[in-house]
Amino acid sequence: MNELPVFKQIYALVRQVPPGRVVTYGQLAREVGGISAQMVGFALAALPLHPEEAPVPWQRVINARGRISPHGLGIGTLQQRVLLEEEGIAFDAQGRVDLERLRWDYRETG
DNA sequence: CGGCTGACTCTGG
DNA sequence: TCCAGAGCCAGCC
Repeated sequence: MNELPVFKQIYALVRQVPPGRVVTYGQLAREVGGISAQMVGFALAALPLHPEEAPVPWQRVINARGRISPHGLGIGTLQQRVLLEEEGIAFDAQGRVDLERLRWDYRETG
């Protein structure tokens, strides 16, 4: 799985996250290995620039504090929350999700 | 090959 | 909890 470009490896991992579950940037970074959490963020930021890529559930990637990271203009940020809520993910008053409960562990099924 | 651009995380105060 | 600083590196001109 390491012959693919780093960004593609990241996309492949994000696609494995089932609906209603989330993962963090740092988690993905450690899963790929040898890259920083920020690389994951950059990879997702580049997603719209790769329309040929298979659909990636980018909304399931949040930061280490269990919150949605602010994207450039803030529009995508709200959309992300809506998409997650449609999957059944709940946000508390501080806009955080229960990471302990909803974090997807790649060892669960692969 | 050089410069620019970013969806992060951790630590300390 | 919020803020600043440091470390981080792949793509695309």
